[in-house]
Amino acid sequence: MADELRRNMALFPIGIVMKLTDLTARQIRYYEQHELIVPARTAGNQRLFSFNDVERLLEIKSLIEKGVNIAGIKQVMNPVSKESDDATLVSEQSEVKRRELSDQQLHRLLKQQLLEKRPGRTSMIEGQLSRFLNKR
DNA sequence: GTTCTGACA
DNA sequence: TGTCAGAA
Repeated sequence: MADELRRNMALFPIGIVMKLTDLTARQIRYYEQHELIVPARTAGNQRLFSFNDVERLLEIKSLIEKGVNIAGIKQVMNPVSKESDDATLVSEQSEVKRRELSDQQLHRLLKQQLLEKRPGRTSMIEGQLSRFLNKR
């Protein structure tokens, strides 16, 4: 339990998170706009990320690299909704279940996106998709 | 020095 | 996504 609290405790500014995740500030803020993450804020409106946020970002990064777009990630990742990840209000933390993607889910998602119109990017996705279908 | 928001090549 | 501006 105490571990949960520490995990959701906002600690580092975006600069640290950038190094930890290899994402640019632009991307991190962009993902926040799309509600993929909900970092806490300091009095000065600075973002403060928790370990949970960082893990979340790594998840997102992983999916992005697999060719999944924001919409797809939203479908796969658990809704952030509740103010569950601020360091201030740590009342009844929801069970952060294991949200590891099965290849089946990923394939379905990629296939779905392949069907959506998207000139230019299709070829790249096909390549990555075929890598999944075969290797890995 | 860092980060924030909004906007545009 | 990168990057610049103008303000905290």
